[in-house]
Amino acid sequence: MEAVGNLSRKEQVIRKAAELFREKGYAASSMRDLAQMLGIEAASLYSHIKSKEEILQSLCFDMASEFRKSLQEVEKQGGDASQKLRNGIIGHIQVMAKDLIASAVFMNEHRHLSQPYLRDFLLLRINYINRFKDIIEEGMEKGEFKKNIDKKLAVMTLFSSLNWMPQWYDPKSNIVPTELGEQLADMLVNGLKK
Amino acid sequence: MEAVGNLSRKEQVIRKAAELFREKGYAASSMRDLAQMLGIEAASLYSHIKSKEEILQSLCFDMASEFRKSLQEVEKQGGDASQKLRNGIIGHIQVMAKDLIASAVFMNEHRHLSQPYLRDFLLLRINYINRFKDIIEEGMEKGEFKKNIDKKLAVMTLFSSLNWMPQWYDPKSNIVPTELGEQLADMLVNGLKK
DNA sequence: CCTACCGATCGGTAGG
DNA sequence: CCTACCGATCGGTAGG
Repeated sequence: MEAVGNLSRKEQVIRKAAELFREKGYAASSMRDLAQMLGIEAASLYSHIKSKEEILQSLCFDMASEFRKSLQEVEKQGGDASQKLRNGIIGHIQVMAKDLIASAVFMNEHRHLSQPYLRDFLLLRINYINRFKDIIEEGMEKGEFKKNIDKKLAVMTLFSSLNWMPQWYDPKSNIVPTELGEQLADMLVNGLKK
Repeated sequence: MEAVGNLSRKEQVIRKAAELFREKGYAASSMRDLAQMLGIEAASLYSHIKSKEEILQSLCFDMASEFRKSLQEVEKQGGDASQKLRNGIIGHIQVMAKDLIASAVFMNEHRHLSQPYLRDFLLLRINYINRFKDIIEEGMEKGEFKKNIDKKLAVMTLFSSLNWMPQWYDPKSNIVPTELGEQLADMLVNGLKK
């Protein structure tokens, strides 16, 4: 239980697992693969974690918690709908940018959670999405946003764009996460057209 | 090799497999699961298909071919960049709407293709994406689109929005695929803002 | 399309 | 953290 320089052994295991899960997918990742990446035997993993799924649970729920905190901050700040939406987008992108690997796993592998974790996870997600939906609805009602766009389509388009980011964003590129969030917000709110 | 009323037995196997792969993911889907869905023994599957992966190959490359045909049509029709982008989006959505299940598998499971299929698949995809990128670049150069949005971000946002559609679109809803494509095009080109 | 079966690999445990 | 191992399940084949 000693905390080493940077990461506890358990955290190291989870981090390596995230890399593996992102690369091969959860189901296709074996504990023997993971052990090899860490230079130990597969059986030794179980002195740090209880099961393969426990790792996935950590990754998914830790990310969910970060997203929740970010949105709460945005709601507290207030502003009009465009402003809140923009802040929400930037916050979401910043949370992902802090851990692109875990974000990708969160996005693509959460369905391999077993019950009741899966249900809890989906409840957190629907709550998060609905709070963005509320912002969009507010904007439509107050005349900031168009009313002729289907709300579900608008919010799903938003989240597709956000959540796919970990798949293509290169942190070594010259576009920094905040700037990325701002451009994304600009594109979704104002569109490509001049 | 007899073609029955609607689908050959092989096509039935592939269709059921698509449902299974979408639900559980390719790696977590067993041939025994698939056999059970069809009411036969696992070993019997192999009189219709050569391997589990052959099914994935069919699904992925058949979809890729449909997307290619659609885009070719759009390029032939011409028009300015907004028009072409709009047509491309509507075409892409229509192709997906014709088979939402295969589209979801295409999107999420292609990474489980082995070489050289994976490489070929990725080449097709990058070609397709680049042709959309060309349209966006044309629009920027001719002053139709903003120049201050990163091109890669623009095209990736576009494809995220398009490709996530099979995950949330309900074909029984009162919004029809063409309308969906048009609204999506409107949102991405003109933005949410009034 | 079935029975019978194979070698490989899986997540995980016992006991140190 | 290791050795030794377990029962379950995997994709697939042989032979009919």
